Amino acid sequence: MYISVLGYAILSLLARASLSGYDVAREMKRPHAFFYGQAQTSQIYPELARLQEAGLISSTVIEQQGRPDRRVYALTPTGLRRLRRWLVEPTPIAEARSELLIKAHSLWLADAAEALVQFAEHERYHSRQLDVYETQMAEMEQHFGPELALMDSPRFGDYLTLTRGVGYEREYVGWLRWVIAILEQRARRDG
Amino acid sequence: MYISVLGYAILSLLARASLSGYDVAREMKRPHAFFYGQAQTSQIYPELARLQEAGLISSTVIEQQGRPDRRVYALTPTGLRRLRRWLVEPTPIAEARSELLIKAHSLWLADAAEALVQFAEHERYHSRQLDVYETQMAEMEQHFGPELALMDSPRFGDYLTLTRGVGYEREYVGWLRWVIAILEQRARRDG
DNA sequence: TCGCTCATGTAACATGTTACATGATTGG
DNA sequence: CCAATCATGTAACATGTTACATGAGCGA
Repeated sequence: MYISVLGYAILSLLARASLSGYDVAREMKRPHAFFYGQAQTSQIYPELARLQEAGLISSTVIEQQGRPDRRVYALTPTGLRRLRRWLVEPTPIAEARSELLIKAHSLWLADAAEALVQFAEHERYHSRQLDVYETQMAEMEQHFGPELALMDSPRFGDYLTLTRGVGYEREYVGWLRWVIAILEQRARRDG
Repeated sequence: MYISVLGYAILSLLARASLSGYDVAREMKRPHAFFYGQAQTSQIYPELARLQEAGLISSTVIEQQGRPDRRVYALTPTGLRRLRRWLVEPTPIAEARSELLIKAHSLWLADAAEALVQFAEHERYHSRQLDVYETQMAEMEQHFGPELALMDSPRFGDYLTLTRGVGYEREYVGWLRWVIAILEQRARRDG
């Protein structure tokens, strides 16, 4: 049985902790999980059903009072083996489409002052993301120190991806500010 | 009539030059157009038909000997207006899913030496991309110099996106090498 | 009272990928 | 001789998004 990337993403979360479908969706929305994309529950619930049918995860219903029952999923030994195999398989290289970059590429056609607005908006968003990542990074380094690179716990994964998050956002915010400065210069010129 | 991001991407290419469906696909595959994603002709041809039906582009058939005729599309005045409007509209912020980052997040479960291979592969690919971008950047700066930031030609768009390409790949390659060094260290330890 | 969180799902739609059909020319 | 390039498309499938259904509790 074929497993989609979303399927493996779910398995990788369940390797850290057992979760309900609702939890999986919430985990993927957390800022430090930026690389998961934000899958909707309408995609997650059917995917969980498929993974269970394939025997990679199991579920138990936990009854609750006042709120709906939770169906909590856990990774099976088969699921863990399957995940481990995927981890060392070659990963396809895919360059994603970026709507803002397509616009940047056409900025010679636009009014600088008007175009500037959305770049400023993205700058604000990514500055805040950078801030969040840097804070979490500092906390993690304080707790674990240079051991992080040698750990065999989920912290090691967090360390690798958070470092990427900080680097990515720092570089992106730098570029956004550079574009904004150029657009301001052009706006002044075009008056 | 609603236009998809792919539709606008096509319009933005046709604002620079008239192209056939085949040309559009080829343009989107060129390395300096990394942010367009790589749309397939099976998506491009129907999209071109829709854009023409909406009156945003027009087409003329050019007969050729020895090879199939070309249908060349050009942006109409309506299409240009529509594109210009889109350029200054707010752009949704979307964090894309990254398969390699999901794997990095789970690397505490994997054998370091085995996992290393694909990171090395990605490092090779992105090093080459960086090289291509830097070469093109150097050429562009030699031809146009600091005027680039003030130009009202497609060169301005190229300048903005190429700068992003260089920054992105430089930071990504740096991170990949850092991960590889850590995995090598762990591989030696685990022996 | 209004909207948010918790909780699980279905239906319809939009977008993107893979495979196929057709066929001449060109380069290794 | 084989594969790639040029050139336009269709069909089937996979993936992702938006909207809806249901309903209790909780805080402003």
